[in-house]
Amino acid sequence: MSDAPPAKPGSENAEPSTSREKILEVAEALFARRGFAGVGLREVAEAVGLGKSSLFHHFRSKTQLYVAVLGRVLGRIEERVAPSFFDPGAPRERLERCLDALVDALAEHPATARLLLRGLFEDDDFGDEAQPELAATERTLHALLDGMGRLLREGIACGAFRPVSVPDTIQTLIGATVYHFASGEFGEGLIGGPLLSAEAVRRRKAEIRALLRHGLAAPA
Amino acid sequence: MSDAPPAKPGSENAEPSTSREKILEVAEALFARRGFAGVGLREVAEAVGLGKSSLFHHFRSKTQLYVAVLGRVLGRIEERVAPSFFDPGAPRERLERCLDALVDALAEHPATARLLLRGLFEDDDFGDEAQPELAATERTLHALLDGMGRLLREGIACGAFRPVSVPDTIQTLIGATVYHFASGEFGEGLIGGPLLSAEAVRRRKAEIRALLRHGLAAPA
DNA sequence: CCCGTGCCCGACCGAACGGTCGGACGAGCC
DNA sequence: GGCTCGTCCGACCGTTCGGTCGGGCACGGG
Repeated sequence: MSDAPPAKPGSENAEPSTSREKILEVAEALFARRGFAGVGLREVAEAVGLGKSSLFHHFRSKTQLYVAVLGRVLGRIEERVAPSFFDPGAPRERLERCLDALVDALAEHPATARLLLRGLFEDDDFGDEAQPELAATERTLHALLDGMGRLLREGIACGAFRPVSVPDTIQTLIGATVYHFASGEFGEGLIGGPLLSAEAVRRRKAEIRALLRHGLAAPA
Repeated sequence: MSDAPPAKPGSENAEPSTSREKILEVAEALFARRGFAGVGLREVAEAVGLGKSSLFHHFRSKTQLYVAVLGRVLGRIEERVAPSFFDPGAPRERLERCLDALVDALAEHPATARLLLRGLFEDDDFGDEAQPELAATERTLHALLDGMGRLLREGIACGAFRPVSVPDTIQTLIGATVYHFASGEFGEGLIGGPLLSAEAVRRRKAEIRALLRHGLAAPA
């Protein structure tokens, strides 16, 4: 019963070595596809190659496993996006860099966007069980939203952006990024190809850039 | 075992009269909140005020109930949105009308957007059980998407819109509408108030209009 | 009057659920 | 050899799952 990553030194996760990481990897894919209630621990264990009981050695309960997966996903996103909040440069440039980073993070793993979307709009109340872990995840989320909001307000203040409603714009941007990469088979049928190919990712970045330049920029 | 609405004459659904409609109403709300796997039939029956077995008199199985709910929701949306496809007027005007209608349809019931979003990005494979009903729903969906796509292409052809990627733009618009109204507590926390209030709906319409006028319109 | 029909119910089924428990097995340390 | 400790497992628990079954009850037509 460790429930906290064992320091994990310099090693990047080229492939999951420890059982704990393998469980997280598998659970991430499954939860993304079918949601918290739609995944059985039996299935997770089988996919990892362990007995079901062994899962409880690494995670106290199913909900603990879920919040661990959620936290890991959000952590990966913050790791990529947050740096661009404090970069030098004009607000528009920084906002573009930050959204590019977000898209990269979402495109990295196919499960990321779906999991994040589920975490956003689904409210399965985990009755005060995983309080601290969930609180940490929410703090990370708010840090990301605050950073984006600050960037937008700054751009408006210095005249680079139109005086739009900041929360509404953030919602639109989330829709254009998170929803898009979460749309799965439907999205692939719509654009007529894989969502995560290098070309499709490039196209989405261009789309978002255009959205910013034409839809957000103040008229010259 | 009817499984098809009993004609339902002129009566509008001011309140659900028949048991079947009550079941659909309740199931819609529950499925929207917790997803297909997260809702038990026992819970549905209890909320309706019936025994669990009685549900099976009106619907052959849980998945049949789910696709019925999905079809009803999508039907309501098409009912509102489709007319504006064939309206007279310039493409931009018609697109704005059609998106307004979509927003109205999503704002009408709190569950609509969530259910639709789930239907879009969730792929719980209902193993060839509810084939015909699901196919009809997908046909409705494609009709809506085609109508929107035609409107966009038309606008581009006549020079009203920039030569954007039509599928990508549709994805962005879905994100700006369906995702926004599905975002629930998170969205309310972000914009700092209820999502479905008349004022919030008006604001969202304005946001989308601005998105079109600034982000999509061809430069004069 | 009786019988068919629509609607509903309680009791029940096998399967799957999340979770517990006692112990097996190997690596390291004395 | 004996010891602990981390990891893993099979068997098992109570509960809930979707779904079935037989029958009860009201009603309308012969």
